Formats: sequence, structure tokens, C-alpha cells
Amino acid sequence: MNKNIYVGNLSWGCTDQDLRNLFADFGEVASARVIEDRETGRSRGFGFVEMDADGATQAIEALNGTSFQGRDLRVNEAQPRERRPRY
DNA sequence: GTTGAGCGTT
Repeated sequence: MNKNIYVGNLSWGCTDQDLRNLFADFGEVASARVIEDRETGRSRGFGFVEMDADGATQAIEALNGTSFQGRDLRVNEAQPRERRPRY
């Protein structure tokens, strides 16, 4: 089983490869993506990572509250995006 | 600078 992870407070220069590299150290990363504004193309400062539950739990404990690229990371389980309508 | 977007059906 895999878990969806939310990663916030990222630096503008952080990309999907950076996230994947970070989480890959704790387990097999299914997918990693940094969210950016699709209208402007600029980064939103947060991203999502999908990986195996065991690695995800370890990664959350290890990376949450730590400094990354000059910002303290916020790592958590991602909430379902059904919580907000998309028009 | 904080919880996506994609797909005409996951």
C-alpha cells in the first residue's frame, strides 16, 4: 500500500526531482510532484509525494520540521482534494 | 509565498 504525502514550505527552486530524491532515501517513491500555479507557471511553494506507507511514515517523521534549501519543511499526509470544488 | 491537476470517466 502507498501513502500520499503533502510537503509544504518549500523553496521556489524546489522541484519534483528534489522531493523524489529526499523521500527515495526512506523508500521507493511512486511519484513526486511540486505544485505550481498553472496560470502563471510559478511555484506555489508546496508539493506532493506518493510512496510506500512504511517509507512515507519514516520520511514524515524525519523530514517534517527540518530545514531544506533554507526553509523549514512541513511534511504530512496529504488531505483529499475533494475538499474544494474545481468549477 | 501552504493541501495539486489531470481525464471528458478517475
